[in-house]
Amino acid sequence: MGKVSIKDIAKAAGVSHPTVSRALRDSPLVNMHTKTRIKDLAREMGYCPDARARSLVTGRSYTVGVVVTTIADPFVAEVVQGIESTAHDNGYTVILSSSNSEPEREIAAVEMLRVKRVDGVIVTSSRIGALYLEHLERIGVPVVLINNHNEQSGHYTYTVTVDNRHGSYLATKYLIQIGHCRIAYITGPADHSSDADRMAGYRQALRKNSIPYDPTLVVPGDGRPTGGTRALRTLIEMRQPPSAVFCYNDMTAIGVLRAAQEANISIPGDLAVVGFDDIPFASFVYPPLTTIIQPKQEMGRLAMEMTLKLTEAEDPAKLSLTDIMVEGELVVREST
Amino acid sequence: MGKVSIKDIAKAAGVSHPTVSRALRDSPLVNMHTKTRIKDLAREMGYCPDARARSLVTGRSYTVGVVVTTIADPFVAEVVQGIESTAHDNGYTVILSSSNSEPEREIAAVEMLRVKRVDGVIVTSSRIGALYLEHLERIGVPVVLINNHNEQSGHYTYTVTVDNRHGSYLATKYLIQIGHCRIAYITGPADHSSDADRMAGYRQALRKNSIPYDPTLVVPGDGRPTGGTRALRTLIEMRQPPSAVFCYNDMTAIGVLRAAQEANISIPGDLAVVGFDDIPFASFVYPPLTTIIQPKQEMGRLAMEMTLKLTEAEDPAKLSLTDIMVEGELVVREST
DNA sequence: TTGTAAGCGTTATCAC
DNA sequence: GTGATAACGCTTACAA
Repeated sequence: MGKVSIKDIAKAAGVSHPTVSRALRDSPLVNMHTKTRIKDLAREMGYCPDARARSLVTGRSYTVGVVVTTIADPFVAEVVQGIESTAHDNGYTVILSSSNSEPEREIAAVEMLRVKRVDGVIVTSSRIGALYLEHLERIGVPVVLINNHNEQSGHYTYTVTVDNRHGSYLATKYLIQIGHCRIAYITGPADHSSDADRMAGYRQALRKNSIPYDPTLVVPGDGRPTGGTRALRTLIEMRQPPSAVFCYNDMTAIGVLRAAQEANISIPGDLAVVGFDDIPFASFVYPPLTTIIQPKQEMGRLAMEMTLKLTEAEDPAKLSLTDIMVEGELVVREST
Repeated sequence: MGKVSIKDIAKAAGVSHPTVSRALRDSPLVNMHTKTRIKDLAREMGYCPDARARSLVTGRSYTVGVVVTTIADPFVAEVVQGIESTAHDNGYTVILSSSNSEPEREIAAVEMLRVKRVDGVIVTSSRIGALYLEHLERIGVPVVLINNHNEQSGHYTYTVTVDNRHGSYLATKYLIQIGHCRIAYITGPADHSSDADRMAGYRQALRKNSIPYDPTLVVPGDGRPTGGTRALRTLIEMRQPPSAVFCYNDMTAIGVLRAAQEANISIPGDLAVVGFDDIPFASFVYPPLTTIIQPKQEMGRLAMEMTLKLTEAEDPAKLSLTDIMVEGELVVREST
């Protein structure tokens, strides 16, 4: 078992345990010959260093905490993959913690990460606002938020977000370019600032192309297929239905696709549909969905790199980091 | 910051630090009055226990390692959610580690978990066989494998798997019951034992219903949509095409759906389609897919509970645990 | 009920 | 180059 410590090796090698410690970590201050002897011995004896003990004295755990709403959300999963892979490449380890969007659970998660002495925390897609941010600051290590608008980024907390406004600007502009002028927008959950931003991009594209904004073309969704289905039913009953619809996200668009199929509306013939996010299944639905790609893995990577810089810097203030905003990208498939 | 230790509290309270330790952990051996005083003090001073130090002396880290191929696989993500949530409920923490199906990376992951002194390891959907199992045993803590056939479960390693044979038996039997007798099977990756098992269940259902097994109705897929698409193209060119197709998994079935749409084959009118897994999107494709539900979260839960039992038992051998096999469940949607 | 001393497995700081 | 010794923050005997 992993019950052999540097002291055991020291005894076996006839040296002191600090020498073993040095040898194992390739310190130049140790005789080449004894160094290899110690290393061989360590291997033979099945030595495995104890990160807890090391961390206790060095003060660094090489561990970051990742707080998610639920890892079962494919969007979150991809972000986490980007985080984990970057962490791994840099010798860090990831502690995963889900909040299920419950405030108490999120607070408990952060508290637990504090207890485990993580070197940094990354929070994705949380909606738990002020009360929570306060708790976050208390943790005393860098915090990076992904797709989470925190108004005032503090000393230590930074954000990585997708440019929602620009993304939906691209989407809407594209619809206009291919000839649409009655373009609907199906909203997301009302309390998400991302919805406001996506709406803003939509309106901006209309404005720039001199298409008057028609509020009746904006109908509420909920970010899920059911919301999209309901919304499309509303839209097709209008006296003058839209020829295209831009959806808050892909899940909404999937609901639209389904409602269209039921109503015998041909896509993209009768109606063009654009989503947002590029979830993994966007290309597998029928017809494959035109959408705005959020660079999910890259966002994870950027957040992790930022965390690394913050934890490894002597003085994080000197780093003069700024929040990161990444651009989405339009991918045209067959729904338009 | 988290720089206050029990010694600091001890000083402030005028007691010794073991007393603080006892008080904070609700030991009955400490005066009620001083206990509350100490607790208040701890809160005021912003005390946060250090799990590393605690773990070092108790020998338990209350941490489990979870090794996955990639968390971006929705199947894996759901399993991990089951694991994480059960871990959380029992005061455990999850370290996530991806292997990308690369053996060296998987071995490195396990080594890292050893260094971090996890109390147990759960591995999902790995295919990395013998070489790897050997490494796993070396870790010296319980290992539970999910959907991973290890032939000889060792002292410490157990498995949680879905009953592949029975699941596809259910699927095929159902197709027979609704009147099909020419039923194709599109296989998964050839080297997966799950494919052999699913194939076996398919053949068993045919046999029990006196339908002769026709090898020409078994066509190779690859577990992904492209494989399903290719396979269906082969099937429809047969002089006597099948009226139903059972697919190795949902991803394959999605490919079939797409090929059918292209070929103007109506589903389920001309062709009934059944998948396996019940990935989140199975209900969002068109038509919503009839499939076999793998209880993914439950499998994660069971694996975690098993890990807990194993780590917390005095003598794991006395537990007389056995590998767990869970039953899948048929869910009939609109593709049949 | 509380304090003293020891120890968990490391690394860091000194001497030698 | 190497070895004592202390320290990290905690728990657990054992004493008082």
